[in-house]
Amino acid sequence: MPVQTRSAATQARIIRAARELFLERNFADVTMDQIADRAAATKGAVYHHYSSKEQLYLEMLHADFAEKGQLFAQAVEMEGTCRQRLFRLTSDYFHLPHNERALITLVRRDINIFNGDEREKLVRAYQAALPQQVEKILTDGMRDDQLMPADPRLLAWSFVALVEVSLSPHAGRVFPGPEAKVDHVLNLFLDGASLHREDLNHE
Amino acid sequence: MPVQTRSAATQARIIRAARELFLERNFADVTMDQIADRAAATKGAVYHHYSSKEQLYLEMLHADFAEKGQLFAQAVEMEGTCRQRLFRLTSDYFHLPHNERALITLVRRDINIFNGDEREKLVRAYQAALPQQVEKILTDGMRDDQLMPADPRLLAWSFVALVEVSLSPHAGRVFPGPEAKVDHVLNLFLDGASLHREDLNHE
DNA sequence: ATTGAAACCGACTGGTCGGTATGCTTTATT
DNA sequence: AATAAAGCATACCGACCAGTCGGTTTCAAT
Repeated sequence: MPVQTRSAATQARIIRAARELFLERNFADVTMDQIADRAAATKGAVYHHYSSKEQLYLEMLHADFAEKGQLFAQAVEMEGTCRQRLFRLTSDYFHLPHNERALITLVRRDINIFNGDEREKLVRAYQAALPQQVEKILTDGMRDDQLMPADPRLLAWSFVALVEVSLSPHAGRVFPGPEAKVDHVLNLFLDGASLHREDLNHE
Repeated sequence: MPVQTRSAATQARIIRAARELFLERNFADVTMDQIADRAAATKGAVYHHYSSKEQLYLEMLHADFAEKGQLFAQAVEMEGTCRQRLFRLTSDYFHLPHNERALITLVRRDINIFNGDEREKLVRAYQAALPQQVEKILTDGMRDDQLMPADPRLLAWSFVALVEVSLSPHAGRVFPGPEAKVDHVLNLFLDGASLHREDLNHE
């Protein structure tokens, strides 16, 4: 096996191990030895590729954000109504394998480990990957009179928050599949929870 | 100063210090020495009252949940429509001082430090303090045909999630005061973000 | 075959921090 | 005044873990 691809394979194993472990536990509760073990490598190898635990964690997240950002961008670039584009984005998200889906939610949990510069970079990358993409769709929706005028950033965060609620195990029990989840989130976000007059007419 | 009140005062200082610090940083990044320092006490005093760091943290949270639960219960017991009762609950919440408001959100961040028994107890206490109270209001709302039929627990979590979004600094900048925040959350949750036909008629 | 550089290994270190041992101080009781 | 007991202070211990460092292995290039 040539050096280059061996090195790349090791890095991939390390990143994969780090993903798994940081999803299971806090940043502080994961040790570099554990990561090395699960990656079938040694601490020496890990430190050869990543200069510190922090850097490994950041690199892992940034890589994931870039990947997810590209996925979601497809929904943003799509033609259609606000609802259709949000549907596409959310649907793409819910169809990801579980651990890929959960990774992007780690920012909220672990953001306070970092200070200053790295912290801001991380937040910016996260926002570019998800909330800002939602925001773009929402801004278009307001321009085209499909949405009520409101602060688009706040609305985007609200939407993301609703999506995250649907990641809970309880939501998994309530809904038969990803499609039902997407429908629920979109209906709640766009039309609200209250029973309106026209809802009654349909019955 | 009698022993009893002196002891109680020390415990109060310790809990207050713990609140502040655990809000600022992770569980792991707060040390018992820091807590003791900020409480103007020593580690010996802290360990005299609390048998471990974990127990101190849990005790702090449980005390807070009990307190908040009582506050929110007033809104639940109130007469009125679903909207009015949610308004009252949310309004009470937003009128709390900032650090009291944020405490209840720590569960999400730090829940994964604990295992098994303590973890479940913590989750149950949190849910009893906030989501279940919301759920009660929502269940009544569905019974009285004010809300669309849906899973009440999931809907309660969704509501809480929307409230938490409104705690962000950005939301603080967008809205002039707590009342505007409450209105925004209620409108979004009950009526959704989309522009309906009857919304246009009002203009 | 030799060389050099990158990849990798694993024992070790230095610092940190939760928890403890021990003793002094304050208050309540008799 | 004596005694007990709770409150509190200080020094210390031991486990744990991020990061280091001298080495060995792998592999491409000459």
